[in-house]
Amino acid sequence: MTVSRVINEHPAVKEATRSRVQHAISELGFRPNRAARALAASADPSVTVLTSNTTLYGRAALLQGIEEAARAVGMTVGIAVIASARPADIQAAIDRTCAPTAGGVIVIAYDLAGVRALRAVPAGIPVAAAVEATNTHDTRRFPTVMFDDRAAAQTATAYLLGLGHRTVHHLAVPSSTSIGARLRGWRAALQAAGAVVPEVVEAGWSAESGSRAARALAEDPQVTAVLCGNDDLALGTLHAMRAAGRSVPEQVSVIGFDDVPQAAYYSPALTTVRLDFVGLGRDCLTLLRHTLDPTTSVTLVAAPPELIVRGSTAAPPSGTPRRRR
Amino acid sequence: MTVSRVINEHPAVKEATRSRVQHAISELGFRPNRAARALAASADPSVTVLTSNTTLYGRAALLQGIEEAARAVGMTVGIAVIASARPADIQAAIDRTCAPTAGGVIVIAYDLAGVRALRAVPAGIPVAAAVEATNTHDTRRFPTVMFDDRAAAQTATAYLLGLGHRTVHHLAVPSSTSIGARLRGWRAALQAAGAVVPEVVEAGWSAESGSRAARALAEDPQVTAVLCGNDDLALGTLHAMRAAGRSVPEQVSVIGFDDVPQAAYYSPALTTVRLDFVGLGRDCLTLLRHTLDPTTSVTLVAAPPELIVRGSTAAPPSGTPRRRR
DNA sequence: CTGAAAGCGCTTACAG
DNA sequence: CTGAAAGCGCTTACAG
Repeated sequence: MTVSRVINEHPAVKEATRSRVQHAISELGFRPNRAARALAASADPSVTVLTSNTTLYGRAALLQGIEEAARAVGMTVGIAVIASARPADIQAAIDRTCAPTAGGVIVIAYDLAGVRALRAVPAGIPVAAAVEATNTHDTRRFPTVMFDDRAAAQTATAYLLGLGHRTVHHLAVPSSTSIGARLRGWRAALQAAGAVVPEVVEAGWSAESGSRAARALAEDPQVTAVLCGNDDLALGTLHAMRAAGRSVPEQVSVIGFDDVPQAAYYSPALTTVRLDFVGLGRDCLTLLRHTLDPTTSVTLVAAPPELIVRGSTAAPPSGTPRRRR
Repeated sequence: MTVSRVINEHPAVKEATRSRVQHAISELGFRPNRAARALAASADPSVTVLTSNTTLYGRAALLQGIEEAARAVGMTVGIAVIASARPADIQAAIDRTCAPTAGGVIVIAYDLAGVRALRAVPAGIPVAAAVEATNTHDTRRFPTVMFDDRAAAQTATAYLLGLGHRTVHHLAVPSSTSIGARLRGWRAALQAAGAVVPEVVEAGWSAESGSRAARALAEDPQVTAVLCGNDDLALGTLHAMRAAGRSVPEQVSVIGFDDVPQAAYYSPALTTVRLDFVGLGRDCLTLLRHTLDPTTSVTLVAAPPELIVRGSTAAPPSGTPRRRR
């Protein structure tokens, strides 16, 4: 029908007929059937995002950015959570989302489950991913977006060193690669300053996990500065320090990653590295669209990581402040 | 074909042929085309959730519950955010999600945009919603899930009164109805105790907004207890009290709503009303499935609101502790 | 228990 | 610029 043409805004339609059709459409309350359209065109203007979690700040903000960008170009967004990193769950997630007519897929590959899912996406399915910068393997094979976490961690660590701390301890979130980007930047800054590189403390993603893992650090009088893998770990660290009677920032400095909306209201207000997840999500959709249709232009918008200095950092108790390098 | 039967687990298939077909399927890497299936069956096993926000704790947890429950029964989940409460944005959201073949719709109607979207869902589309308990209008017309916020607020307020506070102030999140359920419970508890009912302080949803709105309360020596509409407002209140030099809980008690995962790590640890949003999300999907197919049973799982007493509440400075009623 | 036929509501070339 | 025809890959009765 001609109806199809006016709905799809085909140019070759006389203005008279177009408005006549538009009229009839609204008169009858006509709504096109998406399934039929997808079948006939053998493509659906949709993205589905595969992730192992939807509530952690980074993932949720990424999803927000993806949805905004998708909505702006008329794409529909689906979401499928990967139950675990076990092969059966990976396969189940793939089966649910990678049907032939399905549009594109975006996978949030910040953990093992995500990385495995990314690698299990069948050939022929358009895909883009948000990955850790250290995941060079997948970066070469798929369109990916990532932050320069290495540089960000290096900057944050150097900032602490510049304040006079002899060294900086690191409370790490789990990494999807053998060595996380943040960990790498932290280590590089320490080595560049000739500081000792303490053993990394491995933690999970939550404040609870951060508090538990930071207990040992709190009891060690040697630690005067802690770089945390995210703001939740930093909140947990603040809690552990308080419980151990060590004041922040007077005795111990703490830095987080993310800059969640609550960070400025913690006690003390958290110094942290701001990560523009919403922008990164938009970028990821842009990349996917470019894969779907190479004629679309790709201009990336995510802001680079930025250290936001607030109240949880200061010179060490008795340290001689060194000049910042 | 018989293939269709084995995929859909039709009982009337001989075991021999079934396994032969299964074999061929995995051999060829066959994946059914969802669009074709939806077209032919004129129904898609999917839900799309309509919400004005995906990152606020309550919404995100609700989404998590919906996704879990949907995944368990093989339904796909889509998400569409409503840009604003303006008619054009409401309509756009509806148009994107309520296509004829579309499965069900779940709308998170905790704010004006959500309520309007709910009411704009075309007849014939199966729908369920998460609403405020005070929204009796929509509760009568659609299958809905809600918390007993009124009772929860009443309990929390009575707890504070029982600690000896002469009255309790209320910092409210925006309500989708003329008078929010939490506000109503708070007022009832005050009246039941013969306490004066202070003017409500209206705030938004964020810690920032809570901090700003709580500034006036912090400067008023009369206020010794504040019931906040959510944990972010409570965090902001903690911040404002600290800035004004009023210690919590010694001089002022603070209670939140939600029990976000971070609440126990705030300083002081936050006393709050735990709301089982994940369970509520599961329940909402259950209701939707029942609408889609009345033969499915509906057993609700969400836990009732529960007051979690931590460190942000205590007796007022010089008040005479009264017995808890 | 298993196959042949029609049709779901669109889009895509192809004629006029 | 606008129709008529075929077909996308399934499911749903209907026969065998």
